[in-house]
Amino acid sequence: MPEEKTKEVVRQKLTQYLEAKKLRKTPERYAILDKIYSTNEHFDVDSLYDFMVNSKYRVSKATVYNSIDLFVDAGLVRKHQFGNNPAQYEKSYNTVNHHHLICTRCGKVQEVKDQEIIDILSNKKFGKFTASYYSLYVYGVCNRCAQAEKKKKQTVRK
Amino acid sequence: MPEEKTKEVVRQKLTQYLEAKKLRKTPERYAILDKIYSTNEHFDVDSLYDFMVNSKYRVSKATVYNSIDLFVDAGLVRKHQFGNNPAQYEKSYNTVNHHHLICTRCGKVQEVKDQEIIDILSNKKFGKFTASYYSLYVYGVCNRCAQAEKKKKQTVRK
DNA sequence: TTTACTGCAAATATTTTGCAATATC
DNA sequence: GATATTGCAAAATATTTGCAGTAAA
Repeated sequence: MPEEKTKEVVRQKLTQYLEAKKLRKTPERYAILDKIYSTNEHFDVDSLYDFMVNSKYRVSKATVYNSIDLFVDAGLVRKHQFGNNPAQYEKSYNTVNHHHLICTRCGKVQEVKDQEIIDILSNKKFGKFTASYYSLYVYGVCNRCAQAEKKKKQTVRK
Repeated sequence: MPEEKTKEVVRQKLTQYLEAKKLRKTPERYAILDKIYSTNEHFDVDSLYDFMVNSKYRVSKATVYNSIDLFVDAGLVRKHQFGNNPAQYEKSYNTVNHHHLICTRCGKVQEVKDQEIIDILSNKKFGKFTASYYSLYVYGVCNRCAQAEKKKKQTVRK
């Protein structure tokens, strides 16, 4: 789906959500959602705020926090806390299901897709708990850090 | 494995880790590790700190933070950030592998065990990334909250 | 017209850091 | 004796809150 089409759909989804919850359709909320759907990366509140300001759209940080919470509740954005603050977010509508590899040395987060895991998880039932989505974090050491460590050990050996 | 035996083993593991990294074997580190392995619950830094103080073992909060980081790196403790601060921790040695169901309404965290998921994940390879452990968070609505919501809707209908 | 929402600033909460004193190696 | 670690306090970071003004319904 092209980006513009996706944005249109999520705008509609936001409208539905706001009406269902009897909340107001403020321009800030639509502007922030639009910015979120203009990127494919993970982001935190601060960088989203900067992005808004640089795009000549002034909002307060409080409103960014408030809106993001709303989007998470509406299922349009996912929140992640990969062990280090600040919280990271990503758009979730029409986004390929994926998992996260988190390097415990350098903190780098890498996305991976694994159909087998996705299939298993999406068919899983957990008793009376109604699952809406999954976050799988795989912690370990990325290739770059593993190489660096190896090199270091060799140096020590000398 | 009885609790005392487990504590003994993790003490040894900590010793190995500290020696390998050429760090010091301070009484604080062993005392904190011991307290962590005296509970089966998730905990945060504050409650662990209180637990230490109430047990007449005075440590500073900075030392608690410092030590926990060490334990996480040593693989003796797992860190979780379930969407709300503060970070939650749990002991990891000799602990049954499990996943977390997190209610997005009330924030309650429930543990579940699913052998199929465990098997799949522990055999999975992610390219050159060396995985050490997994965190699977299932977000959704717990039974209690689902019931409460149902009831509310019925009331509104009247 | 009502009141939810915004922006701003202050408050709170969490974690990190600097530094002098102490204890491990 | 050298220096990693501790405790304490202050600083940095992240998020929430109170309130007056604004704007959506």
